[in-house]
Amino acid sequence: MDQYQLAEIFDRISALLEIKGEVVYKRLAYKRAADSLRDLNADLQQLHAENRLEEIPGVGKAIAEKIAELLDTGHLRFLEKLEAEIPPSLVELLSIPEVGPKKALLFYKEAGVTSLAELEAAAREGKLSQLPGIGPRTEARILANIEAHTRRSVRMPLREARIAGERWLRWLRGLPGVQQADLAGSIRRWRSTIGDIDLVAASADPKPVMEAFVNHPEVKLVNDHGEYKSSVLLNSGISVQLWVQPPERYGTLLFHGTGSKDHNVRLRELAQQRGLSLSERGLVDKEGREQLFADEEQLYKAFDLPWIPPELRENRGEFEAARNGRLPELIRLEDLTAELHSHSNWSDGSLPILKMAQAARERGLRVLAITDHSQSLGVANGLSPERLRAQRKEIDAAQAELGDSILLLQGVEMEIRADGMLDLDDDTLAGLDIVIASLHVGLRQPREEVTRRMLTAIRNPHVDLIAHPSGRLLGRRDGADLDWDAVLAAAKEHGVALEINAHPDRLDLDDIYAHRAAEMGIPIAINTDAHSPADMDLREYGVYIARRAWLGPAQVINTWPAERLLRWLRERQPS
DNA sequence: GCCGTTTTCGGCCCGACTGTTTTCAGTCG
Repeated sequence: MDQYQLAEIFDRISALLEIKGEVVYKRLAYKRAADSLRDLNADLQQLHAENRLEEIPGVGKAIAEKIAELLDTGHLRFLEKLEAEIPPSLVELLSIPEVGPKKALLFYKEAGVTSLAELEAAAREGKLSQLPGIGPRTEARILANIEAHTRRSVRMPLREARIAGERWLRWLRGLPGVQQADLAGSIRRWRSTIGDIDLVAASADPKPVMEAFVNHPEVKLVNDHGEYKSSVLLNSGISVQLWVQPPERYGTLLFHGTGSKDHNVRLRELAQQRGLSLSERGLVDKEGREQLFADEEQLYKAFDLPWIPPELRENRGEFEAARNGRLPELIRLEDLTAELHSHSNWSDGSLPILKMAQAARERGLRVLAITDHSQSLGVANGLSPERLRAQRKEIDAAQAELGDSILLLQGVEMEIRADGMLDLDDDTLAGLDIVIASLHVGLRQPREEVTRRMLTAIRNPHVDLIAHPSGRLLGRRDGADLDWDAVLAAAKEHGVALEINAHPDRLDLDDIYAHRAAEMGIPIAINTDAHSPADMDLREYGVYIARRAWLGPAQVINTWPAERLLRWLRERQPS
């Protein structure tokens, strides 16, 4: 059982305790422990063996004992008892907006509801509105929320949300009286999936802005409509939320709207320690005197902190780093000078090699690796050893045409086959400039099996890079159930780079694993997996995932000058 | 349940909005 599985168990305990009506701080303690386990950068088994579990932040005696029990036995009696009391399926009710722990428990106790399907049935039969404190309006809203939830059960991909969000932002900025407006929330933090679109605006007179917002023609349903905050559901099924405050309060508002929640809580705790109270409206002392902030820099400065980039605001140590002057120098788009994973029309790419190279050059890249699929991926017209040898001639010809404006590398994206074998022989691999290995098939295999396949690839001396390691497709397909401890350890041992695939459908490695990998000293690549020139413009998404992983340019091999990159590739070759 | 340059006990983030109420609980971000 690894740290992520443990984190999920403690999240579940937290949700069950919440429904059970335990004092709120007890369930918060379990949630903090879960977050902390997820961010842990140490060997859990070793901590346990050395009796040092309580050194994990948010883990005290009681939770340490539970971690130990789970590590030793794979079970937790405490959880089993809890689940006997509260049906575990009740937790899914909490995913419906407007249904929190109190209502979930009420529906269970008074209407016998134990699952989402039963809640929907009860709402349709009008049973909910007969319960105390629940009226017909609440019942109707719950039903509408369940229907919306089943239509769009997954979070939106970041790119879709950004495109929609930017359109709204342009509209908002065009309204009379709006002096400033920004995308906030998880879009501003570049999370890979987005729940809803959060907007903030500065206006001396919020009311007409709110009126315009809730009356926008795309609005299907108004959920909230207040003076400072409104939220709506669009015809497209997307939720949009808008906060407005006067310009002199815009700094605290933008901070508040950006989150994350845990980050905001930390700053409010810091305020409290100083006898102050922080909200989206400002900073207030005990006598009620207000201090206002028009921008975020000033707000952080009031706490003797440098401005913290939104991508880092996840309460994963950014406050400690900021306090000690140790915030990372984050990578930027212009630092990327190489694309090391791309496809031509030799396999499933759209264009010939020369055209792809010209497109890369136009985008300021200095190195492009052509890495078409290998033979077993028939649907993508994967390359055999013979076709790879033939492709080399075309790459040489393109290089001659391009001169030294951009360096072309011949590589391959080799299948890690479902049977555990690699798709090309070592002699063929030795003839290539760069070898990428990746999983496309057999992603649903059991953990041991799929991990073993991945380790075979990492241990092959010709393999330089693992592309989109988990194989996930956001919102469509979960990644493989890899043993990440083993994968990261092997990548470290063999000096194999791991990719942050920049394609918005993948964003894989995710920021959590990329952060762990980089901390271990594993080289990271940011590639778009371009099948066309337009794909190369998606590099930004990879860069922001890297920023969320606290990466600087030095840790990313695509920023290295060509000579250094070539030396790294050469030195990885077995002599 | 956790935690301590105010504390080993008594705290633990804050305000907006809604619905069902007659002064507030629940939910959300």
